Amino acid sequence: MTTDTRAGTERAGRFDPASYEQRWRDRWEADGLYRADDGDPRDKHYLLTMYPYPSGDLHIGHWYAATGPDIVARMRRMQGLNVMFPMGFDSFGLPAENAAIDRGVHPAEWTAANVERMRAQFRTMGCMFDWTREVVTSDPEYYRWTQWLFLQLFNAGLAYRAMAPVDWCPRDQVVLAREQVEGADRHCWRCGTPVVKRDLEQWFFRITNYADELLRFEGIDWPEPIRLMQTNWIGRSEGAEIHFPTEAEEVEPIRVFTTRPDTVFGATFLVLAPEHPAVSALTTGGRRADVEAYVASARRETEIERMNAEREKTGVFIGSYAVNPMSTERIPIWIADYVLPGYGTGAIMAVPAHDERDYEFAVKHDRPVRYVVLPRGGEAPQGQAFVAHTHDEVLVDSGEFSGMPAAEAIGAITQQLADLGLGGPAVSYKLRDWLVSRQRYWGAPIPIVYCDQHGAQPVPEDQLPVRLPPDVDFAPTGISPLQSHAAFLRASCPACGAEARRETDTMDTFVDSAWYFLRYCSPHDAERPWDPEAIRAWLPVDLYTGGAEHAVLHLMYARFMVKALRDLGHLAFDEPFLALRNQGQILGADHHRMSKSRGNVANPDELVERYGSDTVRLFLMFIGPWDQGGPWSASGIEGIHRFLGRVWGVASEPPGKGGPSADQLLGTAEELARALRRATHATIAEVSSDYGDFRFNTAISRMMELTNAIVRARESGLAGTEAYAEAVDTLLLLLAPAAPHIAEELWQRRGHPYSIHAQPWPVADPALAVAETIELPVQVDGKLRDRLVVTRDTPADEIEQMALASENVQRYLGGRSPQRVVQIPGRLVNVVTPGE
RNA sequence: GGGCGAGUGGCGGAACGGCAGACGCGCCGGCCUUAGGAGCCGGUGUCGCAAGACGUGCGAGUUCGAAUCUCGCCUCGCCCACCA
Repeated sequence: MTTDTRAGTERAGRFDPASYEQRWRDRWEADGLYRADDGDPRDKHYLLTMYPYPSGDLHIGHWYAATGPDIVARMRRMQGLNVMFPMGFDSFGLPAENAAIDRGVHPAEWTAANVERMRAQFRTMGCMFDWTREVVTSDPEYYRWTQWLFLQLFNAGLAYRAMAPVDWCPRDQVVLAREQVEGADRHCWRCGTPVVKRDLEQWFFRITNYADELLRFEGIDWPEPIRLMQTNWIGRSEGAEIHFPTEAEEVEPIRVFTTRPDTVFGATFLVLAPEHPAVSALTTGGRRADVEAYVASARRETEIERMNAEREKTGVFIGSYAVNPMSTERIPIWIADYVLPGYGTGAIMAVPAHDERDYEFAVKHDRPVRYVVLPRGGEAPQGQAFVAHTHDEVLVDSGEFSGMPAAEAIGAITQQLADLGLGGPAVSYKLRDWLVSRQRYWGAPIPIVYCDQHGAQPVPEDQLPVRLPPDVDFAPTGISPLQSHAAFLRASCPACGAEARRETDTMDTFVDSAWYFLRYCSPHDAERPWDPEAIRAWLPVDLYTGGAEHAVLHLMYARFMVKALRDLGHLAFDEPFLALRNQGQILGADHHRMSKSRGNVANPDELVERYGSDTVRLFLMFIGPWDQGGPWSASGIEGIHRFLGRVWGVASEPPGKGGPSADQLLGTAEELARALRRATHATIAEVSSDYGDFRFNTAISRMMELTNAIVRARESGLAGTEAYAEAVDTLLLLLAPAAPHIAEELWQRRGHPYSIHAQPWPVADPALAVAETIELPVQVDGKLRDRLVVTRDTPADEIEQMALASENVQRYLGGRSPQRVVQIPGRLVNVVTPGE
């Protein structure tokens, strides 16, 4: 049965989002509705979502990522918090420079145009971003402070310059941080080209100083997978350092790092990385030619070849011997490229019996395999290494330690080494210092000048920013375009005033993003990077959202930056982001990551034009769990549009008369009203907790159910009652964070004061939310056989009687009496039949 | 090779150890329409006329009761990967 809505529709106006969405956005903006004030007495809530790179157009993924936190921000605001929800642009970076090379547009121009376009597109989403706080990292007023930050780290010894073998992308002609090299084939994160090694003098940030603190996540609510990724990336290993004296007097003992000091009696040779500094001194005359050839070939190899574990293990004996400090055995020294120069001490003791790599090498090069740890009462395995996994191994052939459980021997041997002055406990990390130099133009210039007399000198703070000159040649040559800019290059030494040369590398854009959340607090402060008062008022960020792909990049760098700035006295907190939530990734329709080159980038503009932004927002939040993402498809968006149309109908049409309905035959108007109120208050509770938990899909389902209940109530003649008005108004309030425009429009049409977004969030009355009668499923042996409708307070024994009296239950019982009856109060009854 | 996560209708997905498939899409039928690619109403896991039986990747287990917990497989996704 449908009411005749035609007349009402004419009077109330058609559901036409285009007629009001832009109007409301303009008004919110003009009123500064979402501006976050520092002095607001309400509790602050800093909600942040990762700012985008201004690549050109906002795509569906940006909408997906931003809508979730916007919903939460809006709800928190209605719940009475002073919410700051800022947005900006991560606008330095390589694509701008490539555009300059490909199309002859200046990076600054290209970037500014993209920022402008994306800012406008962002506005059509109707998010509550406080645009008065916008930051653009390529703006000199921003990168001035990025440079200032570099100087603070430099002055504290946390930024240093070193010659190092670094990852080089031959296509982008730029070095990469270790975190920016991906995959088994060691390719560039940006363009996918396999990287090569180069020895370059580069700037690093000493993030390794913070390795241990970065492993601690106490007090922050972050997803387990992200914490795990960071933990694994930092890669802390506990073990021992062991010193192996050599026969060359002038050479220091070879230090090795091992996690298995209990196997030291099984060490039958040493292996040094080809780059190890002692190699040359330990190479004997007859071996020199072979050794030098091997070192040279290792140097030529790319990371890809070298890191390939499948490859046969190569290496050469260098002619010298060392002494195993525990067994006093004389063992040969080899070099092999499976030992990496950057990890541990760049040297290992090879224990073929207990390490698969050493085993493989020993077999190939005919070294002895000596088992020194075995399962209690077990035998040495044949033809393979024995890598202990249980806690039941004991040492054999290990001198005084023979017979000792391996777990115990680790400590005992380490202790004895320490007592002998030949080693001791040691910790090693996979984490390397953060390489921040980039041989590119479009980034913040590193504020350093080089003087022949005084070396690397920091640019005085009052001379910041070191500005990017606009007139440079962008051809990618592998050296910074700034190199060839004579005027930029020329500087005077801050120490002596002599002519000096300016650093021409720029900073990794991840430096920009490692502190942007601080700048939002006082984005226009021309005197300092931030106003300490504002920082005190807003930081740390209460809730941060973004993609999980930044787990070991941005998210780790930002933590490092905050900890470093804290230690320098600039900040008074330990962690930038108290809580973190990751959205899933929206893939292209072809199930691949969206990219311009694949041509699978979905653009929301057409959908917004056709359905309005509320529908697009809601649809994106409805397709599944927000943290899951998935391939893009617009099929189903009609359902959301119909839903909003129904909301429009129940909220704006005059009461329909309606005829008798099934509902009406079941109860009185009073009972129907009570049922509607119950639905209303249950929905408040569910939607509130769902929003808070980022479960937008189920929240929307609940609102659909409430809407359907309202539609039925109207057909039952309930329109015009208080319960009906409460249901509709509540629905609009719950919908306001997710679909801000239609909620505002209908709120006004119902005669309520502007703005719905300034209304208090509805609170569920638990007494109203519970049903007085419940339907209990009755099972026989766990299978559903009947249902009972009882009042909430029916005693258990009465329920049991009713269940046993059920015809169906009797049938399955077949005259026997039940073995037992399980009752879960308020949930179900299970009758267990006697077994045979 | 290591770590983490996920497998539920035709599809997206719901489901504190307790009625599997909420809510939507799609499809089928109907109403209203000059018309329907608009709107509304009803149906829709599979097999079966039905009563009913069977159903959450596969196989075991725990339990009165398992999509959910445990163990072993299979498949897919992500991260790391010669890290001593």
